[in-house]
Amino acid sequence: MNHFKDLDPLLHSQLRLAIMSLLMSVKSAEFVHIKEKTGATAGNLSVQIDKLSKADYIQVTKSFKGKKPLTTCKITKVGINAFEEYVNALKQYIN
Amino acid sequence: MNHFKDLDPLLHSQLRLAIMSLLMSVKSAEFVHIKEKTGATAGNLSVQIDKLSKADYIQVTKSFKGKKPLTTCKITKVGINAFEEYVNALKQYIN
DNA sequence: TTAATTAGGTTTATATTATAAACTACTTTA
DNA sequence: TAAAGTAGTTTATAATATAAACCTAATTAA
Repeated sequence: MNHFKDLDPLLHSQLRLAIMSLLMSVKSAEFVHIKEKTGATAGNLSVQIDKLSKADYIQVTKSFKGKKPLTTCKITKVGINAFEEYVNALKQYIN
Repeated sequence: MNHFKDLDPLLHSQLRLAIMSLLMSVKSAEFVHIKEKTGATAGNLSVQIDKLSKADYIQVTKSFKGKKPLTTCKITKVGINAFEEYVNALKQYIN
């Protein structure tokens, strides 16, 4: 068996992986929804969303729902590729 | 309402996962062999082996090969179970 | 009308973790 | 016998994850 391929450190984090996994299966998701699905605290989620956004793995849109702020996330093509590559690399470890 | 199962933090680390993955497929492995297969530095490997050992995921035997020290690692039943549970949980994220 | 509470976040401080550098102890080679 | 190599361990630091504290605006209660 070959040397183990590196795992993208941005994706090899439980919360960020959960966010990405969620976003892989929907068109887009709101901050509060992601928070509920992942069980993360708002602070932690905010930081991790920011990291994914800065890597261009997700696109973040800030608007308002009525009078409340609304943060919406959507996975990008770059993010989809990164996720798929990560899953691929990971299979080397778990199969 | 946590849809994502927690990932064992001891296994959710690239190097420790590689070590465990390797040990899942062999009866036992020597320190130097693991070092080569994983590409890790000796220092890092030493630390991570120690962590896995303290959790009873692997059993570490120190002896000598001729006059050189020889560290041999072997996965335990506890380690096998943890690995399998980890892989199972992970599938929730990547499928 | 003011005070407290809630919603939806962000910022910052701290705890945890991973990693490399430095070190130990011994052996082999020139 | 000095230098280099082997097989690791210990320790210092960089990186990361996380929670606590904070912010702004809107509601609700007194």
